[in-house]
Amino acid sequence: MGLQETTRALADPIRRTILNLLKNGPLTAGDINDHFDVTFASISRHLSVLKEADLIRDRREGKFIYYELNASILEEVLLWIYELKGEKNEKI
Amino acid sequence: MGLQETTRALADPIRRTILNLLKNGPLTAGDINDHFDVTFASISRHLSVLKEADLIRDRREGKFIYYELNASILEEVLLWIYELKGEKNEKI
DNA sequence: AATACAATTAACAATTTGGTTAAATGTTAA
DNA sequence: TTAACATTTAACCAAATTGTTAATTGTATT
Repeated sequence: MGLQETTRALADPIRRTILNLLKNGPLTAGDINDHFDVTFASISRHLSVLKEADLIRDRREGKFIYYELNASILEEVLLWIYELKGEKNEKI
Repeated sequence: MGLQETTRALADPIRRTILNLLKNGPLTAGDINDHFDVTFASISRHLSVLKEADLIRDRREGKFIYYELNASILEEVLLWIYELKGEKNEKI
């Protein structure tokens, strides 16, 4: 966890799309997979990169594992950008 | 130029540090290089990645090439994050 | 217990990235 | 025009990333 993990996680189009999908609520790995043209295994690894960055969290529910967005992690990126821009943190 | 180039450029600690250095005003490639423990060639390539993303701009002045921050490019990242967080763009 | 389903992990190939040294380019000054 | 300086580009290597298929784990159902 930290800026490095977060920025790395954001630097891939599939992972950014996954985050956008999760914006509307939790999805299973299978649901997420349906949106892409790569294998299930590949998506599973993207999910683990996002999980390492704590950008998503998972909980098992029976046979399914649900993933949900943890957007609060992005605050650190926002702060970094604000500082770079020399702005006060009007937004928390 | 675009979200992909920007996020990729931000996903490296040396490149993020370079941006922070440029926050205080333009610097030559040599000035920038002095802050790191890698070769000049390596820094030069980091600079070209940042330039591809249009996060920095360069202008030659005699023997020197000055680099300066173009933080406006980060607006796109901010918007993306705001949308992900489901917030209105209170900040432009 | 056996089967089926959801998802992850392992093992491997291909690509990308980040570093190095050496050669090349552009500019100034002798 | 030659030499010196600032920086980039080329060629190459090692490590990391991304994708694939095959094997494995965890859960539910029969």
